[in-house]
Amino acid sequence: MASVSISAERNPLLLKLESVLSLSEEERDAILALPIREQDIGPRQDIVREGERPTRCFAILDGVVCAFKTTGEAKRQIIAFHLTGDMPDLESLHLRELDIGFGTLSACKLGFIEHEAVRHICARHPRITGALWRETLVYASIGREWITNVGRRQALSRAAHLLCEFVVRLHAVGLAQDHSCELPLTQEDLADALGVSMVHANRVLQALRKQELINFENRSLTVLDWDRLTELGDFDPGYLHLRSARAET
Amino acid sequence: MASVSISAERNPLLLKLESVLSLSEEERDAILALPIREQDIGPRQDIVREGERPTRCFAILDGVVCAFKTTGEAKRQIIAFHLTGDMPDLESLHLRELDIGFGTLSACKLGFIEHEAVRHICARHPRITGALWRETLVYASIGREWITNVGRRQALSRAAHLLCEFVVRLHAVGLAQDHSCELPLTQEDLADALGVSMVHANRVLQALRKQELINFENRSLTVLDWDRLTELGDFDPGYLHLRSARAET
DNA sequence: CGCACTCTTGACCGAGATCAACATTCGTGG
DNA sequence: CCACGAATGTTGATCTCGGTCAAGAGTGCG
Repeated sequence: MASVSISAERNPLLLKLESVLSLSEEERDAILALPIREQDIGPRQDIVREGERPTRCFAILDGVVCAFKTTGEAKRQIIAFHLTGDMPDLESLHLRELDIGFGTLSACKLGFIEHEAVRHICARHPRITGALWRETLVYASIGREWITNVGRRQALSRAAHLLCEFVVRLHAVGLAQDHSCELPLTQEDLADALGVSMVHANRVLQALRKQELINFENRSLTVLDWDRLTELGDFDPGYLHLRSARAET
Repeated sequence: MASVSISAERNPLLLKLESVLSLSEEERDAILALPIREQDIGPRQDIVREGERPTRCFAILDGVVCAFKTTGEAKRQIIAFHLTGDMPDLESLHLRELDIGFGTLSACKLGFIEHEAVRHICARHPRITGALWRETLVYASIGREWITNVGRRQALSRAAHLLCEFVVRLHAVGLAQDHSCELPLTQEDLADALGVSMVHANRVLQALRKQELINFENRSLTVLDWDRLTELGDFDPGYLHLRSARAET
């Protein structure tokens, strides 16, 4: 629970911003001076709940987080996954009340930053404002693809699509090599993300394994045939808006 | 196709921004001075296509627009509806390539604004930047609810939810009275928004009519029993982030 | 060692897709 | 103003994807 500013080279915020624009000396310094309260949280814990009104937002310094909603019939829908370097609840900066909840999937290291501090830096550095805004727009874009995935593809294809997204995004932050990565998801998480039942998620995964497209055991995913998986999943990474034009892994 | 700045009282941009914050004299003037190219477009026309790289964005001065994606199997998924006063493709300000297409549903009056002009105003007026950013965040929030709707509710409830959203949003911009409004959607549009087949959309609508929850003929919707419709649709307007705390019409 | 979580399998059922007609409305030009 | 063709809306029959229920098998953790 240390409240220290973290070292420059490993600051995920800095890395994220610099992947979009090249920062001036001042801008870099301003970000490094941000008061970040680090906190380690175990797996499967709530971070903020739907309906709360946070006065700070958080960056994922390490780990995997999910955003979710719960319907009146107590069904959970996972809306988004967030990886190391993401700032998932930036929206709380402008919207009083959170419309989604956030929880950890793996054990995480989070960095909490007061809204006040973010507003302060935005007021002084319009390009940083732009980069953060952009960040929220990318999340929105991913959400739109998610709607399409859930609304218009059937379960097998849908699962393939989601796995492709994972690999590309993890690769982009250096957490996937050779089409394989750690994926701290249970099949129930996957089901809630895909909008299918747990039983069916299980069967779909088996089908993907049987077709020798993937390997997925004890939280470790390996894509065996990237081309066929992307085709099955109707996957085009454009919506991720990654600088690396075509993240072909 | 006049390129004039429109009158103050009826400027939808101004109305939209002032619904979120109170503008200073300067800010007002800056917005009124924005060079807007007005254009009338017929119903069911493309505005911008997925994959394009626009150098301007547009505001809806009048009419209804939808955002959509098309899957590899040529199925259309409608991602969002946008109403008078909205600026649907603000994202193009920060993301090179559009990940969605926009098309009109009704005949529309659009106002095109060069990115350059928006950037200029944002650089000078951080509060306007904030309001525009907020705007995009609200669209993202609506998108998240949409994921939940498509992923976790069954068709009847899903349709009820969508109709509730329409009424509340139209009411918020003064285009719905007494739970009734013009809705320039075909059943096919509805189906593509709900992620169901056209045939099923038709049946679901009939069910809603049979239960005397709504009336929906020749593009005109009347909600007959708001309470039961919201309950069936599991609808809570929080995600719309409207200033009017609980838009109970 | 035992309990809890996760994964797997089978049987059955139901929401919604698909296909194929047909009805209705609307817009357009003659 | 009418007539025609193209969108739209409606209906029924059939099929299938995915849900639900229920039981059991691993697996891991205290």
